[in-house]
Amino acid sequence: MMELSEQELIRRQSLQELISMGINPYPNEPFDVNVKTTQILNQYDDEKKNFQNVSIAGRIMSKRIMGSASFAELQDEHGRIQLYLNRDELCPGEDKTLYNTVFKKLIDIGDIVGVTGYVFITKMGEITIHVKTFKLLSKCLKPLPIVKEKDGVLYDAFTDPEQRYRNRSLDLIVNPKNREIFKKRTILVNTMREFLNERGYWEVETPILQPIYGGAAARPFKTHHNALDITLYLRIANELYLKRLIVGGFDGVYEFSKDFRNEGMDRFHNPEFTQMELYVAYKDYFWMMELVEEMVERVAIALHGTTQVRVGEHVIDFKRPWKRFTMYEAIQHFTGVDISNMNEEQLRQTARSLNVEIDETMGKGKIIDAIFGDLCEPNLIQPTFITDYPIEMSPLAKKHRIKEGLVERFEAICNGKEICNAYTELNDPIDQRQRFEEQLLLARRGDEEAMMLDEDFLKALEYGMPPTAGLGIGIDRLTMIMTNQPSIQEVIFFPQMRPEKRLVPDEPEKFEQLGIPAEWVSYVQKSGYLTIEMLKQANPNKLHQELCGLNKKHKLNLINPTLDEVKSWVEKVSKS
RNA sequence: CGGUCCGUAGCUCAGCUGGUAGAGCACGUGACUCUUAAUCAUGGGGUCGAGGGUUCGAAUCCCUCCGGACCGACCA
Repeated sequence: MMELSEQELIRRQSLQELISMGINPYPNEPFDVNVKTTQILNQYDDEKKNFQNVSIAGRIMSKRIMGSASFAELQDEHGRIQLYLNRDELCPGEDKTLYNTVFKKLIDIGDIVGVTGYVFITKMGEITIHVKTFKLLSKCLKPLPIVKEKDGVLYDAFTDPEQRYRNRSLDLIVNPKNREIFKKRTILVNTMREFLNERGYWEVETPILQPIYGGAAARPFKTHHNALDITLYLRIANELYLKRLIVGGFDGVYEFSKDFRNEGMDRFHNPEFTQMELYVAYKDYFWMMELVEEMVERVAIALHGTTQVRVGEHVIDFKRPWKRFTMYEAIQHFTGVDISNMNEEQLRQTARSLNVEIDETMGKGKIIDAIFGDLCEPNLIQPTFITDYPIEMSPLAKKHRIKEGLVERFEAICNGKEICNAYTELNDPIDQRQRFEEQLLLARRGDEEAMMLDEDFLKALEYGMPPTAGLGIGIDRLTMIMTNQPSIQEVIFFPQMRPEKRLVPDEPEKFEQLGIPAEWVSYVQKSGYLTIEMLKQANPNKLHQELCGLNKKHKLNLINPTLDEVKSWVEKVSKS
């Protein structure tokens, strides 16, 4: 049990007082809510005198007490509304306890209450609920950070990212705007799902635990299944399973999936993240580009009512059609160099002359990708399709129908970052086997991200997969763009964090066994020796002085332990 | 993994070239029947992230560690 702060102790006392008054701080019965804050704020009409019988619940976010009248603010999911409470109206008889004691003293900021009353407008012009009854629905035992606002400026805002991510509930309470980001994320997903369902594609589920991971170039998380005694991996993509379903006769399947990659974390990467993968039979990547444009445009409209979205300092317009470049065209456009007919050595020289960092292990494909990634991608702000990638980087994509050495692949780049990746899928099982074997060679050369050969997947392809277009779209990154957030942690409720190191104090009994008087134990711990293990290293002189100091400072009126007694505690713990 | 910066009360932060830990909000007590960052009076609250070093004396200077932010490297 962590030591409670003064304010937490006071709240627990209030809790006890409420209970002793016969008020259940955590009642079971439902509370009927017949209106939301925003409905009142948007629709109240002082002439019509509507909302004269409201019942509403939420969290108390501020209190302004003026003797026998008070104002408070109630926050529900949608917004905040002011409450007005009047002592003599709330307590018409002699007994003013409900107002004087329960509301003024025992209801704290953060408590969840239900109120009934009628709506009016104060002299200052604010729409307010005149409270006739109120009921405590849940007591809040921790003090909330108090965020104040005037003229749109926040004061004392709770903004520290670490605390906000580690304590997301609190973040969402005191920064209600952050709830809107996550609501937008849900709307984004719902919009995509509706779009895909309308077209008759099937939402399916495929394994997260996979004996062979594949479908992307990444390092996996590894785990173990006890009953089967085998290694399993958390999926890095679901491509290979969804394609098996296309082989099985589904013409269109998609999955919103959590994928896992055991790699670095930064503002664009979380170890677990969400992708939507879609596979449609009898289509190719040109067709898929049109689907992506249409779907993302629709998401933008669903979220903003327009195709134009402000992202950082840019306004990004998702209106169809998007610009298209082949990768070679993009490189020529941004560097002025035509690399389309270069061999590996020429590419290497080009990269050096453009100041792109490359190393000797890089093949043709990786060099081209490095040039593109360094010099083109960051400049692509408006949504742009980049097509026709080098074959070396795309072992699951079909060879280009015309251009040698390329595959039919595109990525959509937006705000300098990839938002999706798609191919005309490779359905030739002989070619696919060769590509896997090339990956095995890379793996042997030390490429930790090279793909594993998946015999079961190849077997499925050998039964015949129809020509298929496939798409993977990063939901987190799309949400970042659509909600104008600079960091992935802002669009994931509970981003991965390094666990907080927390020392668990030992039980008081353990200290008492050393001969430490019970009344002194908490002060020994307060002096910094939370566990008896820590006491082993203690300097008895220092501890003795600290304890006597605490006794004096807090006027504890305890009998100071002698120095010899303190020494004996430390000796005893050292022997144990 | 490298560079820069940060960690002080429940929250937001100040604390200079080392010298008795500060403010606002929040909290306690009192006043106040239309306030709204309510106001007025008054009071309590701190292992100054952890450990070590220098010093008569460290929140402050030095070292190590922990946690975090930003930038870069690596990575889809």
